[in-house]
Amino acid sequence: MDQEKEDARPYHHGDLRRAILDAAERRLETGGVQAVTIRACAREAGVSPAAPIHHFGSLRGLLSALAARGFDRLVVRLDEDALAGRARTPASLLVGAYVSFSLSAPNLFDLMWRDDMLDPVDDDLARARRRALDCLRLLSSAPSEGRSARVQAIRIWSLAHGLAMLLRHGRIVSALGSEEYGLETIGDFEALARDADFA
Amino acid sequence: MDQEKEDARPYHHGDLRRAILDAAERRLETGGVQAVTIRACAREAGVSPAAPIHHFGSLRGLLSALAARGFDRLVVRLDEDALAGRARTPASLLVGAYVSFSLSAPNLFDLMWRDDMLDPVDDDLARARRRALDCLRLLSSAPSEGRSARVQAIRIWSLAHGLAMLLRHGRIVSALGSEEYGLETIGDFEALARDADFA
DNA sequence: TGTGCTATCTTAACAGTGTTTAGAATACGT
DNA sequence: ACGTATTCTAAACACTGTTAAGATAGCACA
Repeated sequence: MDQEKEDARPYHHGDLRRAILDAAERRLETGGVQAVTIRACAREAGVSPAAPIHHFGSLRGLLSALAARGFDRLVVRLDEDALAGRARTPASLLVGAYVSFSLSAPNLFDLMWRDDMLDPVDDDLARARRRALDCLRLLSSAPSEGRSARVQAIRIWSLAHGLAMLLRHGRIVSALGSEEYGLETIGDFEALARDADFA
Repeated sequence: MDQEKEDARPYHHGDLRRAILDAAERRLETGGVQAVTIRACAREAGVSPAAPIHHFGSLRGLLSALAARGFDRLVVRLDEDALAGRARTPASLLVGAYVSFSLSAPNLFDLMWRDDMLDPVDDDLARARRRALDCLRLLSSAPSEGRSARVQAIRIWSLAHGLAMLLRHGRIVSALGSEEYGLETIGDFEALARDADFA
């Protein structure tokens, strides 16, 4: 009750950029990307419809900032899993973290790859994305006997990306007709990644 | 010059559904999914803004019909490649056809997986999607020694899906810093699929 | 041939969107 | 204390999807 409807709201918000970004993320996770509109976020923050534009330039800018946040969080997740020693091989760590991230913040994960909604020349987004992709490359191109590191990296990343996408959209349960396939079966991720690592 | 601006256009279009769908696909491939709007398609077909709604119910319905067309085409592509004997193993055929489809109709491929824009209870879409996924399952769960067909199918499909997505959005060239990685290097797809098939 | 009936399309309107413009209110450095 | 720059408001414009009411044409059936 301290940012929604306080009477005598000051003319200057204080930290509007953060407030808009938080409102946008809340709306993203509950209502999908369609629900994050400039006007709705402005309403939620108690400002006029044109106020957010001053901070983000456009809706594209707002979504790009959101996506950058997503890439930052993915890096955090990868680091955490690595420090916790949560996987046997770099590849299985990548797949596990990737998939668990996509399931814990599904709409944000989607947005991160929706190029048509993002600003291709947003510096913050480009920086965050590059950091994350460097991290992925490091994990996926771990030494593997008798195979080009490039092909190896492509295979691991593709496997992680496809698995995350298909799981997140429920394609695997519905298409393969298997029983549930949630986060608890992380042993299977290990198996998938280990196989990919082995080849 | 026979459907855009003929003077004395008849009150009834003749085959408006098809005309709208074609206009929508044209706009999808050239301008992305953002460019396919009911009003724009109606303009292109020379009818009033409300006319398409009678055939598709809503924009969701139009996009769903478009996505259904996409799944149908994917099946055709898979069949063609299979009949032409264009790959050594079922898995490499799946990966090759999947990737080449995603690169030949990138925006349509994207739309097929944009659940938030599609009607979850559209019968035609559900039917087309099921046919395509049955086809994928058949190819991806080919016999493989000492491994569950289910895990095998998940691995192949994930690899194909992720590779198609990452290539289609230019992530692999930009992230892995390798030289170009276009359709002509289909030999590498074979290698990727063969490895996955082997495990 | 004529007569309903139904499908198809138009016109007009409504609510909601992103974005721009001009200007008001506040903060802040000097 | 003053002037400037930042931040926000208010109003408007051009879009969008969608609906309601009505006009038009095709079609089955007499």
